[in-house]
Amino acid sequence: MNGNDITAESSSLLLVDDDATFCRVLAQALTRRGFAVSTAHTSTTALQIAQADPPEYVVLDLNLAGDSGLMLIPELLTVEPAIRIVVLTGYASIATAVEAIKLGALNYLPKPADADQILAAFAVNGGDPAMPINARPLSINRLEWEHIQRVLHDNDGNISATARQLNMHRRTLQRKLGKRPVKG
Amino acid sequence: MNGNDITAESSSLLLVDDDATFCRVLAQALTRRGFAVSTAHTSTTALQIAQADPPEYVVLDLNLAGDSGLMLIPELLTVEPAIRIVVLTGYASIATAVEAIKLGALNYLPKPADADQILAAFAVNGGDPAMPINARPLSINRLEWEHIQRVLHDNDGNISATARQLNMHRRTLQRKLGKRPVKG
DNA sequence: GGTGAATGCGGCAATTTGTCGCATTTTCAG
DNA sequence: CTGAAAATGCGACAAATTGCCGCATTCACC
Repeated sequence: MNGNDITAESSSLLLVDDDATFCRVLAQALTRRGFAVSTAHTSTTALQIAQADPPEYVVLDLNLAGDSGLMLIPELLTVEPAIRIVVLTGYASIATAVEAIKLGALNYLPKPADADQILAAFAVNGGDPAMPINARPLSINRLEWEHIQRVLHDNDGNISATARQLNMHRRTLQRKLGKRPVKG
Repeated sequence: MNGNDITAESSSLLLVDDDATFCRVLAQALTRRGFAVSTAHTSTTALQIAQADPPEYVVLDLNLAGDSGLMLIPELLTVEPAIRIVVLTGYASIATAVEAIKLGALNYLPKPADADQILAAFAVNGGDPAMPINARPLSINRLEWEHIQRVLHDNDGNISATARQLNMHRRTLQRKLGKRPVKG
């Protein structure tokens, strides 16, 4: 096993997710692994907790409001640069992944991810570039999803503008966004 | 003229891609935009070029044969830390995107991406008093078309295998290939 | 306040995809 | 050479998606 180089004993971990149920389940799983877990459902409470007592680790869900979740990363790091943050999201996209890492996140995981995967994400060492390249092309639907996310981000979340730019109907874009991210 | 904050005049750019055709076309497009473009089809030649005369910008394709082109990023940055690298790949994945950024890439783009998008990727928060980039994203249909062509090529024109890989129905792929005009 | 843009739907008709089936070709090992 | 497996092209029809209307809110800005 190898493990995890994280000594869980008494390590503090802040879990930020607006989904109460998901939050509770994951918190339980992490607690069982020896972490002192605190939770927050909003950016503001997360920040307050961090300021009061900076945790060693943060699991940050981006589903809060897209962009606002990302902005929490530099804010947390301002409070305490040593905080190790992994981003976890049900709407993973390359665009937000790139953003998150640039903002200082340690890693970025698409949901669903179990507690072990999350801990493994914290455990990444200084880049091991020997990481295998995923030699499988994206599915059409996945590619479309990624592209939409990127353009939407470029347009600051403006759906109408994005639809125009993508030369597709706003209604269609709305419907696509309403659906779950496609598997690929 | 308009607004790319990248002053193309006499900026040196190294394009690393093993696909000679793609490389030539993109090099031409970039040259037309005022860059002094050099190209490399392998990691070793890329490194040699960089060592001889470090470029300001690098466009790095990850589809290089053999070991992942990911490792080239730190190697290039060792030669000259000021090099601005964007990664471009037809096999985009969140995992490699995260790795690429952590290794020091400035941005990460899934293929297909046109010259304007690539330049826009260089322009991100680059400390320059930048202006909004005038890059228009590909339409959904165009993106799909490009991607299909790519994967089809990788599969030596095998429609069945391509459809499987793209997670779409063979019949649908046939029909898509049957019609030509894809506006972009 | 007023105005224009954006948003979030519902509801259809038009178009596209999914899914079968089947008759050839191609590919390839024995 | 020969048979089996895979690939291809295509028709047909149901299922799903998209284009395109409209309309009631909400938002941003002057």
